[in-house]
This record gives sequence, C-alpha cells and structure tokens, in this order.
Amino acid sequence: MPRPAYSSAEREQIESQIRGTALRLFTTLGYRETSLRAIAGELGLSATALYRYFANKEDLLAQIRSEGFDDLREKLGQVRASPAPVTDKIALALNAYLDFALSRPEVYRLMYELDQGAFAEQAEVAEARRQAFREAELIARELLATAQASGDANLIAHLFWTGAHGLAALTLANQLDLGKRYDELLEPLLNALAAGVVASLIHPNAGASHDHL
Amino acid sequence: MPRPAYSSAEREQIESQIRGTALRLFTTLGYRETSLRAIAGELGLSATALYRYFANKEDLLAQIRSEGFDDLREKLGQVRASPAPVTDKIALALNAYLDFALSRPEVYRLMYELDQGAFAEQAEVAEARRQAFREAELIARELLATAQASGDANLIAHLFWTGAHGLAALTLANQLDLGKRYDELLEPLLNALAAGVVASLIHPNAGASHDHL
DNA sequence: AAGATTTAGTTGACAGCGTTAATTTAACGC
DNA sequence: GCGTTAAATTAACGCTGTCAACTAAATCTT
Repeated sequence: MPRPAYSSAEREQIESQIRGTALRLFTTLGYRETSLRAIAGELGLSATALYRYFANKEDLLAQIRSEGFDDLREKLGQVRASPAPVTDKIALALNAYLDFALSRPEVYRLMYELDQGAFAEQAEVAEARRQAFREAELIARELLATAQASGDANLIAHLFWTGAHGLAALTLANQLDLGKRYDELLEPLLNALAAGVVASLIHPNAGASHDHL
Repeated sequence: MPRPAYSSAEREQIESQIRGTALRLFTTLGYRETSLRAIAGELGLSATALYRYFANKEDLLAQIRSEGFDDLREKLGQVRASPAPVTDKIALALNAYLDFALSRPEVYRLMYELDQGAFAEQAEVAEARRQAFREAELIARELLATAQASGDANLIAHLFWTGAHGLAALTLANQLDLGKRYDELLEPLLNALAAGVVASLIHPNAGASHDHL
C-alpha cells in the first residue's frame, strides 16, 4: 500500500490553518490584494499546494464566508436562548448583529459585499446564511406568540435583517455621516429600527401610518 | 506656441465616452474582471492612453461612482419637489431609491460595495454621496415642519438611508429569501420601513415601544 | 519654410497575479 | 528496494495595472 493520505483530522487542521492565515491577510490587505503566494508563503508552502485543499481562491473565500455566517447564527442563537424578556430580544439581536459586524469588519465585508450577483452564491454559503436568518425568524415567531398578535414572522425577520445589514454596511463603509456624534446617534438609530420592527408587527400592512400624523 | 490641448468640452466628451464604455463593461463583467485594455480596445485606443484622462483604474471607478450618486440625488430631489403630500414622500423616496438601485444594479454595487474601508473614500465621491443624502434630510425636515413635530431630521434621514440601503443591498445580493413571494413581500417591507421612519419621528428616543406591547 | 514646443497616443517592458501541467519528494506495504 | 500513492514543488502560461520611452500631430516663432 502507498503513503497514506492525511487523516480527516489532519486535513481539517491544515485547512483551518490556511483559512486562518487567509482571513488574517484578507483582513489586513483585502481579498483582492492578498495573493495565494502570500498566504502559502506564511505557511511555508508554495502557492500551488493550496490547490490540494481548495478548488481555487474563490472557494477559499466561500469557506471563510460560511464560517462567518455560522458565527453570526451562534451569536443570534444566544440572544434567542437568553432569559431576557422577548420584547427586548429584537434590540438585543440588533446589538449582537452590529457587534458581530463591527468587531470583525473584513469578515463581514467578505460575507456580503464581494462579487455577489455576478456569480451565483455558492450553495454552502447560502445554506449557512439561511440558518443565520432562521434565528431572526425564530425570535420574531416567539415575539408574535408572546404578544398573541398575528403577523408575518418572515416579514419581521426581513425587516430586521434589512435594517441590521443596512446599518452595518454603511457603518463599515464609513458612509454614515455621524462624525463625532457617532455614539449619540447609533443608539437612537438602533432603537428606532427596533421600534420599526415592532411596529410592523402590530400593523403588518400599515402604510405611512397616517393615523399618527 | 505648441499644439493646443483639447478644449474642456472635447476632453469632457472623451472622458464621458470612457466612463460609458467602462461602466458597460463593469456592468457586464464586473469591475475586477474588466481590464483597461478591454475598455481602451473598444474605443480604438491603447490601454495607456486612458492614463491621460484618469489617474488610474480606481480613479475611473470613482468618477463613475460620483455620477451614480449625482443621479440618485436627482431622483430623490424629484420626489422632494413633487406635489405629493409630505407624508407620502418617505415611501415615495424609498421607492425611488429602490428603483434606482434595482434598475442599475452594477452602478449601485460599484457605488457601495467595493474596497470600502481598505482605502479612504475619494473626496469627490464622498461629496456626491453627501449631497444625495442631503435630499433625504431635506425631506425629513419638511416632514417635521409640516407635522409640527420635534425630532432629529438627520437621524430620520439616517434611518431612511440605512433601511433603503439594506433593502437594496440584500435584494441585489439575492440574499432576501423572498422567493416567489417577492412582489407580495417587497411592498409590505417598504411600508414597514416607511412606518418605522415615521415612528422614529414621533418618538425620536423611543425604546422598543413597550407601550405597544 | 523650418525648427521649437507641447499634447496625444503608441510601443515595449515589468513585476505580479491565478492557475495548470509536469515533476520531484516522501511515506507506506510488500 | 520496489511499486504505489499522496503531498508538495518547479516551471510555465496568459493575463493584469502601470511606467518609461518614444512617435505623431498640431501650433507658434523665427
């Protein structure tokens, strides 16, 4: 018999090392500016050796993305499982989401902002993302049940997700003109978003809420 | 005296042609996959000739971005100037925003999703973006004045912008799990967002609106 | 008419990229 | 030591953005 292949444990460890180095360089230099040669060099390998573990550079990125969505799901899952009153969980989840995005900006950017649309999202990534979204949906469902209100949990989750991503993306892109008022504005923004989510629960089909004006 | 330089009109026309070709190729192939040689080739020029009109590829992108924000500003400006009741303008502006993003997806992507953070946004682009944002702020101000309510127009505009971008970005990235229910969900989503914006007007510092639960 | 001067554009080259094919090195059973 | 198989390397390909050196054209001055 021939030289044995690495055990799946060994293999997974090597893959994890590569992912780790890649992520660190992606974070430092950006995805496009990081070369396979640089990643491999840090590990004492040649660039082409990486092809034994990843189909290509894009596949390496996909694995990092999936890991990111897994982490996000876990964070949201913790909020869902927390003993906090259900009514607070939307705001808590928003905070968790923002926390995640801001504490690991390049991962978040990689998760959302690259090449999307030009190529179809890889199935593995899409699945991880769906599972993370699922957590938001479950919180919405719990909220509906507790409030004994009728409403579309999926719609609420979408509103949540939309607002959270918008806030995270613009913050990361430095496109919120908050300037020095950053801290004073971020919290009201979060609260207003949470209020909007809750409002959509009470009046799922409400228009511009002319009853308030 | 020497050979005269192109008049600024001629120059602007050439630059505009380059931008147009570049945008078309960016839209078709994506920014990274489009080479300067390809752009120049379509115009019957050599790649290096482009350097007479743009400092580099990134600068070419910046000009396209600026144009995009200019167009967005104009669209929002039309909503602001429209004879519609002020209370509808938030929803109308959201629609205009989404319209813009979805009708020119690659431009929108270029405006928001590339390299941001790694490098500082170019001043020219930042200015165009601020002016577009200004339109949202002016609508918010008008809304506040008409309703004779107190509130932070800047905060409202940020909430608007956040929601609009989140919705646009996720839609473009195909990351809204709307599936076949797309049409049924997009409108409620838009309405809920608009309601959230208005709600934040009435209670600028409201929490998770416990008075509703 | 003949430079001189300045702009516009081209040609050629460079280092670096992702990726493939061919090859070498290493680890095992016989 | 041999065959066999896996792991990793080396060499190469075509491509990229960009720079330096050059040519072509157009105008003014003499």
